[in-house]
Amino acid sequence: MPELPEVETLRRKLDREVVGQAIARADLLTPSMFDGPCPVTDLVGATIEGTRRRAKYLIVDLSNGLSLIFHLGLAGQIVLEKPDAQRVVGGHPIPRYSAPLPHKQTHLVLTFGNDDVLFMTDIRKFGHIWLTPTPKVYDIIPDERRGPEIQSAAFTPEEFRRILRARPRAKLKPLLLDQSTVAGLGNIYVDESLWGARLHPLQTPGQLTDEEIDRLHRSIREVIDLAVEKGVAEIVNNRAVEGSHLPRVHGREGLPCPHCGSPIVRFRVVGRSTYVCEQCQGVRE
DNA sequence: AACTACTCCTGGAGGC
DNA sequence: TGCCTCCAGGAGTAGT
Repeated sequence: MPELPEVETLRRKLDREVVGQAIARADLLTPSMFDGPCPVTDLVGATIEGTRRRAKYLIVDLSNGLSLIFHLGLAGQIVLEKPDAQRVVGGHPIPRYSAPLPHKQTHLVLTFGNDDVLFMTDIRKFGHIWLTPTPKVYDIIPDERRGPEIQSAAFTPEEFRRILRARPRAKLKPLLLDQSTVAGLGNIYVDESLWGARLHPLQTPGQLTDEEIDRLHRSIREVIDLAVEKGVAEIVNNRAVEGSHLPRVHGREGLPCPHCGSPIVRFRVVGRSTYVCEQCQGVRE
């Protein structure tokens, strides 16, 4: 599932390819995946000036004063195909990045002046695409519903403590999945962060010392930095890929904890599969 | 404040 | 091989 690291690594790869390119053609194959307020035809003729990311949203700023926004949902994927058939890929790995395109799950196709073609696909259609005037990007992504960016200077231990202390009785897992706490975490990286901080998903901020909250803050930063710089978590069919450096607990039920060797346990929290090492993180309920 | 339930969607896995 | 059922979950909203 594309979380912050998946979207950010995709953005960086894409940025190198598309900035400065003009959109020669835009084909919306699945109208239900798109909301304006501007029509898709407004893309044609615009040049890409830059890319940004906020939380799990990928923002593409255009020369005509508009911005194209992608949210990849659970299974969104972007493939940029070059004329020599080389592909720059990111997002959900299914269908295989090598699949012929477009296919029936392809929803938007952008053809550039240099004959590169960008395909946005999503087998579950939980993702979405918007085209809006650049000053109105945050009407689509309301800032007051997003917490701080994890890799920004605003994400300090003090700020994180303040946010958590305001929600003393919320369980850590749903709290961290809430985008208004911290922007960009999803099910996988929440499990990884809690494991790294040796905290249990059902603990609450009210039960934590300042030192423990700082430990969680540090762990979130480390996990996200590691994923963005050294490679994102690899999961196929809900299992961690053998030998991958991430995830370390998510999708590893029954396998030894990398820290202590005890078997990783899976249970449900707010309907989400949750993985813990009970030796390192404790047992609740 | 904190929680649950519900909605969107469909490929893939497992049972028989 | 094939039919059926369940599971995966980001984010928004509504209801308790």
